[in-house]
Amino acid sequence: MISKELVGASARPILLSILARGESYGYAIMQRVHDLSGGEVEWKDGTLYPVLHRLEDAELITSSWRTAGTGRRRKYYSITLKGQQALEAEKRQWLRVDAILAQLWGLEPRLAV
Amino acid sequence: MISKELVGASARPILLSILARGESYGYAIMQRVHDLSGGEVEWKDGTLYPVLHRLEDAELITSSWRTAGTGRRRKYYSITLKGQQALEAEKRQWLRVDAILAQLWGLEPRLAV
DNA sequence: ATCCATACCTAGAACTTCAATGTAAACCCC
DNA sequence: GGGGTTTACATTGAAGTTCTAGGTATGGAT
Repeated sequence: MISKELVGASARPILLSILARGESYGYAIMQRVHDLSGGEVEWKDGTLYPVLHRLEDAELITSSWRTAGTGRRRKYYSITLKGQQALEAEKRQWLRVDAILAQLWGLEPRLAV
Repeated sequence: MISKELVGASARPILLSILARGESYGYAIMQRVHDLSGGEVEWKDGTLYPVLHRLEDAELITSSWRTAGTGRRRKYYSITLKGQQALEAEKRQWLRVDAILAQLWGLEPRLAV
């Protein structure tokens, strides 16, 4: 179980990072996160979709409805140039905070401070 | 500048970690965070104090008013046993999410998944 | 006296997650 | 062809959170 604060902080960088590797759609993204976390992180769809919509409003991602070979309609999302830049900023912020915790916890730093 | 989501996710573990190393008070904690981040992270006092109050309500920390040698009144906070346990949980959660991002970003994992 | 740093606190606005619920279609078993 | 599960997206209301903006007060330096 991951606290909602941590979910909130990680949702944007995770989503942007997944989409930076190639377009995907909501349901598949949920499964991807589940797999990446070894089954420990479970996003609710009621959480994910609003985040996707906000990212789209902010023009960090774009979407297009398409019908898959299975016959199902899916809304595919892709990252924009602006989104790639936002991802770099998110990454810097995460590493910055991570460096603080690494110091406090005596872990190897990933970022020179 | 750190996003408010990331501030929200990191405030509890950072505060608990600082207090796990010894008691402190609000103003000093703000400076400590500032220093730990190399001046990049700047918590507002209006953000910090409510977090401290919530941690105290949850009995993760305790407080006591004392007057310092300077003559100023300060509210010193200490971590409780319950707070130390909560810190371990926070740490696990952070490392879990960090492991997801590490995979996506091709960084060295700190946690075996 | 005046200003700056120290030191704590709170209220309202804006935003966010989560639980619950809704809609709809494809797949699978019998 | 009936029924249940999975796939797939979406919204609403409750509860909780940060931030902005303000407030109170003291010590030290000029």
